[in-house]
Amino acid sequence: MKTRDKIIHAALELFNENGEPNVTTNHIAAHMGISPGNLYYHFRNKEEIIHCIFDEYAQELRVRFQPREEAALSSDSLLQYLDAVFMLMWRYRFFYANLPDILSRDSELQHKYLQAQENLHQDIMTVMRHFRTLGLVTLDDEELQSLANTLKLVASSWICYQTAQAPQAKITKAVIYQGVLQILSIIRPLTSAQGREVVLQLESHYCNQVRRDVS
Amino acid sequence: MKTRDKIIHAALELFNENGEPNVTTNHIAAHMGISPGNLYYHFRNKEEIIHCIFDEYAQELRVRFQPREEAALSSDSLLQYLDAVFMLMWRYRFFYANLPDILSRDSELQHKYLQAQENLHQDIMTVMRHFRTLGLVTLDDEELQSLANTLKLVASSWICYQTAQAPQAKITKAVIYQGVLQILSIIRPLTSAQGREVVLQLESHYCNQVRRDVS
Amino acid sequence: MKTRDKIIHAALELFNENGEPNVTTNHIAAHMGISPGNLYYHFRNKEEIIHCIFDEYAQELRVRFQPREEAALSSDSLLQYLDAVFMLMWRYRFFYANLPDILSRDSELQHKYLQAQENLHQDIMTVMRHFRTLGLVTLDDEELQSLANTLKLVASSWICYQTAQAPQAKITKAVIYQGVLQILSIIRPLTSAQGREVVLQLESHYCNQVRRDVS
Amino acid sequence: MKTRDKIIHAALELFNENGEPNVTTNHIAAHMGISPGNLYYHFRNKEEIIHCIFDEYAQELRVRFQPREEAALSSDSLLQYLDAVFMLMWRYRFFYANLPDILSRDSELQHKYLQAQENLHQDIMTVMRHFRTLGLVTLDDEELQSLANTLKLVASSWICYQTAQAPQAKITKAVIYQGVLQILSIIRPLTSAQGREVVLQLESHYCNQVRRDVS
DNA sequence: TATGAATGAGCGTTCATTCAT
DNA sequence: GATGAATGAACGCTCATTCAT
Repeated sequence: MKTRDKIIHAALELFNENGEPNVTTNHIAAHMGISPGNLYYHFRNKEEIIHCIFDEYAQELRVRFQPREEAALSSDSLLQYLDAVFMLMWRYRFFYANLPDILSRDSELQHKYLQAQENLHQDIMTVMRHFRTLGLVTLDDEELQSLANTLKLVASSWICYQTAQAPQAKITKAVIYQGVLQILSIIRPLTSAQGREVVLQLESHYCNQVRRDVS
Repeated sequence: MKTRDKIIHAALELFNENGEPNVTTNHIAAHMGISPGNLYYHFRNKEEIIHCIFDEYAQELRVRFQPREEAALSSDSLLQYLDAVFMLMWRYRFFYANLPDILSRDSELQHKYLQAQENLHQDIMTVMRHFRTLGLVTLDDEELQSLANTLKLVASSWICYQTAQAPQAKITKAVIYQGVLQILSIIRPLTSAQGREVVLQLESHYCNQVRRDVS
Repeated sequence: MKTRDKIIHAALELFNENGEPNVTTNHIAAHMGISPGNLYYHFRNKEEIIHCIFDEYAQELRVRFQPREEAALSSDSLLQYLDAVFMLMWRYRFFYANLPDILSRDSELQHKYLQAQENLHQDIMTVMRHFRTLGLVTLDDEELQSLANTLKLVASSWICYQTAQAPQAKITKAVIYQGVLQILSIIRPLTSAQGREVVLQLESHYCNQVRRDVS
Repeated sequence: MKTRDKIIHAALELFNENGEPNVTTNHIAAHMGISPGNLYYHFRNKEEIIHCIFDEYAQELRVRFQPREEAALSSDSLLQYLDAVFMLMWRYRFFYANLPDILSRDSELQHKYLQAQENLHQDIMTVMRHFRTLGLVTLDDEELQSLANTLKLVASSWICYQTAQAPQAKITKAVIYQGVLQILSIIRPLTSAQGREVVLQLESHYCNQVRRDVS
């Protein structure tokens, strides 16, 4: 792994652990055992590091969240889907903890973020229309929009919200799985009998995951 | 108004406007036309100011969100209820934009926050059980818990989420009302015919508010 | 003397001694035995310190170089005149050693500098027209302009030029007096018999000064 | 052209354009498309580059300013003379803008500079004595010394002085020619009738040059 | 109560220079 | 000859906080 990538990952690690405002470029360099000058050899400034982290995040989001025909069909692949998204959010959780501040400092990043959000929204809508076609949910277009917004908001706020509840506690996978369960609990009342089946399967899976993780 | 209170309100104003990390104690003092020394005469440190702001917030939350028997009955008082809560969040919106960071610095505040959250949860549960008794919603206990959690999360994340979407734009009342509408859209699928009536009334009210505010 | 003024004078001293680019704000603070924070309490930044030094310089220049009717008549007051100007340049000599660089960084200062130069030019012209009226020099208007430009250039370049010749040697008063003699040697060929008398008197005075200062 | 020479010329170009203190060794390397390591393979340090630039300058000065018997006779060759000197100064103008600073850092360079100045002085004296012999000027030895000093000072300060007047404006050839005119205006009052003829010819030539260059 | 000068650790960043390859 | 990653001291500057008055 190249130094540049190591910096990105060290920064991500420290940002997640201590919050971006509390991590200085000198901290990152010291943590890695390199000089501050070397860090600035690879990045123009701290902002650029954050930028690059975001790019990695957005790239992964694109890849992981690519809606596929088959994805919607089996509850198995749906499961991988949810897993992937929440894990992604967990790996870049520092970002969610300071989003307004980080974005207000960097209008280019703001633009990229909005783009990513827009893509995400489209993908969620695609997946959900697919569900409707399959008869898993029964919603009109407006309700679908509302649901997509709620899901986006809940998903992207989950980690920040949980962190606020217990900042000292490390965010564990169990917390992530509870987030998925929260999402499922929002969807459940909107499903058809057939859809409910799928949701219940997923819920039982994640309940087990939480139980395993806690113990 | 005493200097101490003036400091609290000046700080709140500046925090909301520029974000807590971007407001120094000297800014606050300069904005008020007092000396930094005087500010520190009234408060041991910046943290204590935030602490006091939180106390005011929690106090107001307690008062405004006191569930009353009659409140649940008329959609009119329910409306005042929702209004009050969202306005409260708007007046203390800086808090929501940096919650994890602020809490991680101050464990006493963290404790108070959890207390307040717990109270809020109980109150929401009380109100919703009342709704159920009145036949407005049809949910079992577990669904009620889930819903309460979702509502709490959506409500408390709304402003932060919207700020991230458009940091340059000031948060207007219209944005707040859209938050209420989002909440209502989550509740709507869970209502009985009778409950739906109430929700629709509220929705039309807030739609009008948004329209009025935008123009 | 207030700290603010002490900073200005400490900065001036260090700038003159070591050159402005080689003097950091921390050097100034350390030299004075104050903290860097205190320095920045009194000045927004290094540029502002330079700005203030220039203001003091320009102010003194205005006062000292105010052409007065009687000034031109006696070689005695002319002498004080020349003394004052060169001493002024000596006290702010750091400025002359880096003028292009300093001005290119600060367009407001650039503007003030041009203003000061313009005033100086007018004053020199006034004095010299006076000389002409008194029959001390015999020059047409165009020659007068040329002479004024030459004198301004020689005077304002003198210290910088001498510093280049011997950077290690401190600029002494003798060097200053030699500058005055250089100026006089430019004027001498342009004088009438009467004017030559005055120049010779001045030259002999400054020759003595140089001799006294060297020994 | 060897890399070593390319570095010298790239550095000269950048120094002239942006001022020596604002040009880093990395800038120079990047501008040339070579690595910083390569630059330091050819030069021990930044100082050495400046040193070499000075050597080229001094070398050219020696060549161009070699006083020749015939040079003094025709105003044509005198013209080439003046042109050459001012152009030389223009090509190495960065040097004049920071002379005291540059020399104070490097005592060896200081020594070379003084040597060059001494040579220049001798050459100017030779030329001017020649003029006297030809009856173009009427000056005693002491006046000749004074004049030589004035001319040296005016010539070597011209570009720095003009840069200070307008740092944003690039120094054009017109500015250079105005410098020559300033020099001529100093000499003019000291000429014989015959000498004045020559000066007037030169002045009209340079006036035309300035006019051509400005338009 | 209030002032405002003063503190000092630490921030993000720069840049002449080195060195293994 | 050449690369380019790496160094580290130092820069200009910030800000929560203190304290004599």
